[in-house]
Amino acid sequence: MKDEVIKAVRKALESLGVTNIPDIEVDIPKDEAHGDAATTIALNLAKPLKKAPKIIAGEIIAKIKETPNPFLKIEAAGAGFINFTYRNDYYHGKLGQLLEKEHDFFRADIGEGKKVQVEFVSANPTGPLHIGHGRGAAVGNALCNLLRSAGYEVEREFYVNDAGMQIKLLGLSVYTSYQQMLGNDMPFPENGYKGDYVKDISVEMKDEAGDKYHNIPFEGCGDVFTAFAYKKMLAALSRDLSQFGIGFDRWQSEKELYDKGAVKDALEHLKKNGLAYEKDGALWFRSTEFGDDKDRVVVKNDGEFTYFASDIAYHKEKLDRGFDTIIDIWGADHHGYIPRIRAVLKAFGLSEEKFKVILVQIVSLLREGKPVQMSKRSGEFITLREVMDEVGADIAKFIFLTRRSDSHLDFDIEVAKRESSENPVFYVQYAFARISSIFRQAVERKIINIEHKINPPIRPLEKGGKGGFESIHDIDLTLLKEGDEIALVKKMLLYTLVFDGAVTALEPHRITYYLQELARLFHSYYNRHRVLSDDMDITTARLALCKAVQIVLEEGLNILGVKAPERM
RNA sequence: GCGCCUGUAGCUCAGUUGGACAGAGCAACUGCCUUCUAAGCAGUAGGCCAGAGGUUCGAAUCCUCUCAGGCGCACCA
Repeated sequence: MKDEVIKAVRKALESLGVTNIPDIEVDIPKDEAHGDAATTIALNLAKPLKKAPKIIAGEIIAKIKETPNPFLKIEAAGAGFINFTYRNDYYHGKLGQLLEKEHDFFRADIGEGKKVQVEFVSANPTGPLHIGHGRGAAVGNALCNLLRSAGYEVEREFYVNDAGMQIKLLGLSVYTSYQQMLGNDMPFPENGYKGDYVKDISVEMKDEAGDKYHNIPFEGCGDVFTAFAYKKMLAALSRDLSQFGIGFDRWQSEKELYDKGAVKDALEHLKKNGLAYEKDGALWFRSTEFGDDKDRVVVKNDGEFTYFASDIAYHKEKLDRGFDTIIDIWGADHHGYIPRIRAVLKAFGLSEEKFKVILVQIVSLLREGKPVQMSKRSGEFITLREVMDEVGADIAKFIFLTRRSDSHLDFDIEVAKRESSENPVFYVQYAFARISSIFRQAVERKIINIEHKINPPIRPLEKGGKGGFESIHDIDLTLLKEGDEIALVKKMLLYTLVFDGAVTALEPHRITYYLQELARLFHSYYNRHRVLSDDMDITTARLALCKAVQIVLEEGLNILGVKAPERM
């Protein structure tokens, strides 16, 4: 919708002899009175051309009107805006294209096949996923879908912290629980993991190994317990995520980075390039060189690596694997790490703008407006699994995507469960289901002979008793003259713009809002006009319109990772 | 003390990367089911965009300061 305006304005300016034409910015006005698209080019040219904006606007308009164009109206307004209104045939033409190409109509190639790596969730495998991880998972998943639709080659990755102190502590917790179960009176470790899952794993251990490790000190069998607990936890993580509808292309183990020497190599590389130095018996990364506040220790004076050391190796690996852009999705409480990771990537030669961090804010869990306490210490927290079981994955995902990711989110479990208008998921899904229902009716009434699926073209059985349609071109879309029909088409074309914005800003929530707006227009249309009527020509045209809406709804829901149900 | 994020209707939040009179949902009130799904629709009401300066044709949006809330500032993981 913007392209035609840009083209027309550029041509006009060229034939007016304007050189150095700046970027022609086009907005979609909020107010219908300002047309379908508007440009501020006359305002922007006022200074360089030393002319009043209104005069420039007048000249541009006159020029455009001299040549064929898709506009019904072009007028100057306000301080120097130029407002464009398209003729209906423009919209009918676009609708035809949409119906012909279906989902391909929206396939953009912004990414040009560039490789993007998105790392998200990356929860420690020491406890179940909580609701905050769920939000990160929903955002990451939608973002990956978005980028893939935009023509990027996307790899989804989960980084598994299986090498540090915490995983050992998990092993020790399970070990202790196991010993206690066998009657061994042993104090639970100070910072141990106290959740029920620890007990569950120790029970599984006992089922498998019996009392084989009874009274054997942790030094003697700790590795067995740690490995066992880790395996169980990772399996649980993976299972929960896949039930949530989220899959990863790769699970990168931190331990593996150590085992194959990647950490050592990365640090060697830094040393060789003078980016690491020894001080006070420790090895430091010169991160201040790349904008960090202070240099960071990577090897402690006791010879142990810091957690940051493996992060360096990990991010170096990402670069070595040839990604053009690296996106990390973190909990907002990790924002302090951005400068140092950015420093790492810069040190290895990635330009600044190719590393992006998306911070996902805390989720506050509520029940009927009252906060649900979440405390790891007491072992009392709501897991993602519980939320899924209680409200369902689709609802949870949609709600996670109704906010900007860096904005706090209140998640009220009771409200989310309600099948009412308080719940925006249903509003959008309902629009889709309603259209499916219309198609089922149309089949029943022998208006069309296909299933109500989106993919096959509409083939009416009769048109004035002269046989059926073979293609979308046989449908007279110009019969869609109602204001709200044109408004629907306009909205559908806007999808492309919303999509582009969502991709460049890395903000999937824009799709969520768009879908609600499109659904609103459809519901309104549905209540005002009947799709199936005695007038076969109008019926067919309206069915086509409905189908287009359905395609767009499905397109958006697919990006969010939310189902488009045919019945509700 | 330093840094990051947030502050928009009673509540929860959008706001097209600086555009025209500030938007939606919920909650409140009034209507609409013999006809394609009422998980819906139509309408009413609701605002000092935290505050003060600045930048310019134009600011919720950019800059500075103030206030309020959250988070982060390890040879922890």
